[in-house]
Amino acid sequence: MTKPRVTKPPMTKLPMTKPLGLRPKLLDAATTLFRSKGFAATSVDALCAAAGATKGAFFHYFPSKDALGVATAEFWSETTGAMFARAPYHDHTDPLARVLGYLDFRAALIAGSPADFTCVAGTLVQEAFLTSPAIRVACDASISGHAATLEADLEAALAQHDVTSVTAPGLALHIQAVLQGAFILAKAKGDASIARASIVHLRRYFELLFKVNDSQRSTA
Amino acid sequence: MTKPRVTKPPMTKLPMTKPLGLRPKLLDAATTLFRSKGFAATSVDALCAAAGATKGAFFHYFPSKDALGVATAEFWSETTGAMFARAPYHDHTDPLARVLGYLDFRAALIAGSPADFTCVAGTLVQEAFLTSPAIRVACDASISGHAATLEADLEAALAQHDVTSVTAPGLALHIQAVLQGAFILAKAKGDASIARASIVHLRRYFELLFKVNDSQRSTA
DNA sequence: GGCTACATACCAACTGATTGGTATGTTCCA
DNA sequence: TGGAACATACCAATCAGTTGGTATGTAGCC
Repeated sequence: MTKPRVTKPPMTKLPMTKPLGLRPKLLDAATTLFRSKGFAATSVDALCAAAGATKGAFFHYFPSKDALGVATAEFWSETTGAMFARAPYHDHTDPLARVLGYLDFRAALIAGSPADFTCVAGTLVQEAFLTSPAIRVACDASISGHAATLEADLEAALAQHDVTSVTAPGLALHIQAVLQGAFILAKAKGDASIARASIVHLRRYFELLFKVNDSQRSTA
Repeated sequence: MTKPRVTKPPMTKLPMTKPLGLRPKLLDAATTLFRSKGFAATSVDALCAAAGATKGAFFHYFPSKDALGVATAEFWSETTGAMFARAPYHDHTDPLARVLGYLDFRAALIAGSPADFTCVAGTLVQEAFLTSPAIRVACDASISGHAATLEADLEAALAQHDVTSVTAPGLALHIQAVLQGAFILAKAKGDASIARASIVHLRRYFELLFKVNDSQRSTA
């Protein structure tokens, strides 16, 4: 209770070894279990079992289950943030091509079971938006933070194509809304293809909005 | 486990009185609590307290908590179904006007706290899509069933405007995806306006897709 | 180098409260 | 008088969280 978390894994001689300690394993397990069963239905016991840790280890790293929710949302932001930063859609020279490339990249990520491709932040916030303000804020930061990474490209594309009916931040958030909604439909139908279909609709919105000619139009 | 639900409230002489018995009160309470706290975080005890019933009453009407989840999704379909059937957007003579009227109606419904305007089926399926197949199917039926009520108008509008790039069922489901995603963003931000903003984007997609002239364009 | 002092990283066992569900009523109307 | 509609009391299991402990560091001093 005294200090929230200044803990860090023990130092080793070699600098680039895997992160020590059970904290990453607990966060990995939380990500998996929250995506498949949700926050409330995931017990600390089950989480520890999945992570190969004991309850003592859990409460050593997290003061409460709620704190794990916050940490998982932040962990999600970090891991997915690094992944999108490395993604190939940034390589396009045209800003609109980067935006459409992002949409295609998101569509390509949707495969397999909904538990494998859906968003932890979106799932978490559904359960905790009223009961845990801290989790709600962390999930908002994750979603809005990711949306913000698209704003520069959107801004450039809007300017280049003289589109004034929408704003870049608004469009960035709308993308996230469509993605989150696509995930819900995929969960309801137990089918990934319905989610990809919604992204196709979103891409068509962009093509119409930016008056894309046939050469840039989607081939899918 | 034997029979899912053949129970019905007791009959009265007068045909148009309010439905007797605690079942509707339990379903009302479930709707409210599931929307604010989620399925797993809502205990049967808390639900009974909110409905002014006892545990005996609960298990008299529902064989299990899972069965309540299914019944709540069905209850949601019935109540919202009746509400949308009465909605004024059906009065337009032009099919596209009915579709755009539906979108405006959905936007108008979004006000106050997310717990008041979000979809129970979408919330439920997030938690139960893997753990309870019965709930998942009931939620899918609710969402897909509502989407199906839009198909005729969409079909007519597509034909009238010679739009061949999309299908009516696909477009109907995409609308639901955007709505569900808008709800999640509203929960994350604790703000209804972000959800309405996404519906504005969806409406603009329709305007572009159907090449709406200025007289039909949104005034909001 | 070796000793003290303290921090980190866990673990096994436990606790009181809460969970979904049951068993056994009672009430009341047809 | 029988069954539907509840109520009361209870149960075993599970829940988040706590306790007291150990093992392994690492930092500072002399």
